[in-house]
Amino acid sequence: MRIATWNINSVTARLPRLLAWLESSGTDVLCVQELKCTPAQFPHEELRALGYEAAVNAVGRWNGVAVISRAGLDDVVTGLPGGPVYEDAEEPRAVAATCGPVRVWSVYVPNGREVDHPHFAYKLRWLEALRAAVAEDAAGGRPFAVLGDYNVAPTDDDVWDRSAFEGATHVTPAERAALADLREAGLSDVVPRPLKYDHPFTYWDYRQLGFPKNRGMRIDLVYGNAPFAKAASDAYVDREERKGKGASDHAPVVVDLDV
DNA sequence: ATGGCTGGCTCCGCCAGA
Repeated sequence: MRIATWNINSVTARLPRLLAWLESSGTDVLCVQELKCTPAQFPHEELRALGYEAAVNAVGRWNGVAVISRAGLDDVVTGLPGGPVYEDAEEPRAVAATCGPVRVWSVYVPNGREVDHPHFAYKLRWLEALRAAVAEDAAGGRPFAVLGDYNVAPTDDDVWDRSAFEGATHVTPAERAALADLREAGLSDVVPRPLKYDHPFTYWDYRQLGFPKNRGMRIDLVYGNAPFAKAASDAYVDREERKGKGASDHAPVVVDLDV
């Protein structure tokens, strides 16, 4: 089974690439983030034509996540149980589904903006709620993973230049401690191999030639429980998908599972 | 070929992304 996560930065703008990539990659289960669409705008019909169904959590302009599967779609949970609100809104940042032998969450962790911004405290509360929500599945015997855009670089090797991130979000001890809490709950970082260069970056800013200069970050993560990690036979970043006109600023992370 | 932001929305600038 081939499973992947990809921040597509608008499902509407990315639809041709999304459909083409699903077909060319042979992905069975794809967790997507940043749909930027209303429920009515989600392309269920186009996906169904390729044999996929989708569990969607979206409300409009910002955020939005989905699990797209051709391996089954059961026991859907929409939204993060016990998750915090931001400015009185429950943002669409999580959706879960069981796809055949595997259960997955597709998550879009809040960005945080600045370390002294209310959004940063919201980010930490969100990650704590995520840990609580997935603890039971993380400790269970069924292959389980939380895939998505975590907006945290787990180590200094996961950014192109640590000195460029002084005082910035995504690299702070508090954010990394939240990831450590997830690992404590029974999940491990299924680190992909890069298809080029030394670091398996998953995101490159659109600005200032970020991609050609490989000024990237590894912030799209696959955190799997022990049965999931054991079943993983390969994992890689499909950086080819970051190339060309109409690319997302994130590349897909792909995991092959023997299940 | 991988090229100096992009997408969506309320409207022709602004916010958010990280």
